[in-house]
Amino acid sequence: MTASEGRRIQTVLKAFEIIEVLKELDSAPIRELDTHVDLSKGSLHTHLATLCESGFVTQDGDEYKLGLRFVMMGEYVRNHIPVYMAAKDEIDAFAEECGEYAHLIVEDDGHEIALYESRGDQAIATDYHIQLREDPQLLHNSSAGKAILASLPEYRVDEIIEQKGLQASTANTITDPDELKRTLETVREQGYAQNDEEEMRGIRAVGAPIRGPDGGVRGAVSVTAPTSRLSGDRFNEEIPAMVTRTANVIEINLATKDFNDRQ
Amino acid sequence: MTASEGRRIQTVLKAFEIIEVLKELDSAPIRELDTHVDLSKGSLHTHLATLCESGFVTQDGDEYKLGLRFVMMGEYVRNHIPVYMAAKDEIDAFAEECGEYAHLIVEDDGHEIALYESRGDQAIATDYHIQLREDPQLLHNSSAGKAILASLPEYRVDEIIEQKGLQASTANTITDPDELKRTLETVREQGYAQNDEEEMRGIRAVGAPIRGPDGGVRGAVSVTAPTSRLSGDRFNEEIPAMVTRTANVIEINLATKDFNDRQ
DNA sequence: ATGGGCGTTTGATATACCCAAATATTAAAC
DNA sequence: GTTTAATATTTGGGTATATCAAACGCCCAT
Repeated sequence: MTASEGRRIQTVLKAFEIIEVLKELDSAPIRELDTHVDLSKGSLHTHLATLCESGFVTQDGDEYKLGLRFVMMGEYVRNHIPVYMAAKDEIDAFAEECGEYAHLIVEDDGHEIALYESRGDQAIATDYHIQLREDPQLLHNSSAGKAILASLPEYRVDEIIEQKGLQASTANTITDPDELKRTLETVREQGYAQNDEEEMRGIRAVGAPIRGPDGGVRGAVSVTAPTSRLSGDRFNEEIPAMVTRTANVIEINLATKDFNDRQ
Repeated sequence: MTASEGRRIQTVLKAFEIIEVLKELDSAPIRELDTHVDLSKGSLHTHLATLCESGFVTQDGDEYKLGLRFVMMGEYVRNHIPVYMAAKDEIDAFAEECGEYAHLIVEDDGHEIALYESRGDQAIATDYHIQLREDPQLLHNSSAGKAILASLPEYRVDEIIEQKGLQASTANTITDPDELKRTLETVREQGYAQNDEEEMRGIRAVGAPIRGPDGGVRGAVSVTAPTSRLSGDRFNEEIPAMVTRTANVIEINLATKDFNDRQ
């Protein structure tokens, strides 16, 4: 299962490497890319011409940067994920109801990916939210991630722990496999997961899993807010009830939409 | 300027061709891709292994489909476009105020691309909106597109007309270059553009250009609604005033944020 | 004017992509 | 449980082509 065997297309990997470098640098002329990629200036130019023609890169003067094609492709991919279509409106309603950030999270290769985000009127934008949307994070230190892990078969959890590790983000992060598994057991009993400043200091969260008609987990909903606004009954009763209710509504949407899609 | 000269990396183009086919088919096993791409089954397999390893494609049983990496990349690209960051919240507020769909549109190679969309509570989802987000449309038959065209130097307008043509979408679509140019003149005088069922029957829209600190156009805001809800004074006075006001606020954000970004 | 820096083009060569065939794997049929 | 068919995956060898290095041309600064 660990994709590592077999051949790869070197040239395509090179192209993706250029894309990755362009992502790191935001924007760069050829002479700068030349110092980051092991390719001659001439070859780089041919690569960039190819990427530009395909719309994945755009040229602005002599600066190259990632193109809008990625936005379109991303939108396309997202619109074809059933759980996104089923969850979008509910997440909006939920964020408005509780006034905080609400997220739709899905798992991909042991990482968590923010598929959608809605901001309640009390929520304040932080770099944390941007980072969440742009880079895959690990599952063990977020409420949504733990909600997903708790719904995955045990062998998958072991696989993920072994492959990705349990890196600490704050002093509260769970880094011991056994402790994590005990926590996941609690999550299964409660039906929701909490994150008490385990990913970022001063930030708490509550998340609940979204299951498909077949019982398999499709993602998770979560609310994120400063600890000052997420404590006491609100952290332990009120918000957990709202999160699980929202997750349940999404599950119903998913079941009925699933039915419709088969036409 | 018409990128066509010079060499291209054939192998990378092949990889993008596979991605495009995967987009058309939604999801397909190798045997099906084999009938759509001029490549042997074996080579296809190596290509797909490469794409999977990079996260742009995921394998689900023996079906391949586009991967979540596109979502992350799209989000990244979008978050690094100044006009998006300057407009997002304003579009949300605007959609809520008028109750209809509000869009942020930018131009890319003569096409219009929906960078952001916000839905007011009266707005009803249609396939039109999904299509708008997933596929680049032409500029001449939408309000935002005409607002952008009206703000572009004339030689660019001529270029775009020549390259892309003025394809008719409905009976109301402007297909005559001279008529289009007269309309653009009106748009410049008014400061906003209207779309009277020119893109889709039963749908009207109003759009206004967003200009950067240097005077160049960075995109456009638009509202889209059924003709029944967009007529009379609302179509000719009320909404145009709101759209241009929103565009102006975004322009101010853009100017100040631009200043901040330079640190 | 002139020089240097940098993007772009070009020709030759070796790399690695591609095809075809062989092997492994899966699923179904009897 | 065995056989068969259909498909995925691997492998080796020929050849297209991605790569490099060098030359060209452009723009700006001095």
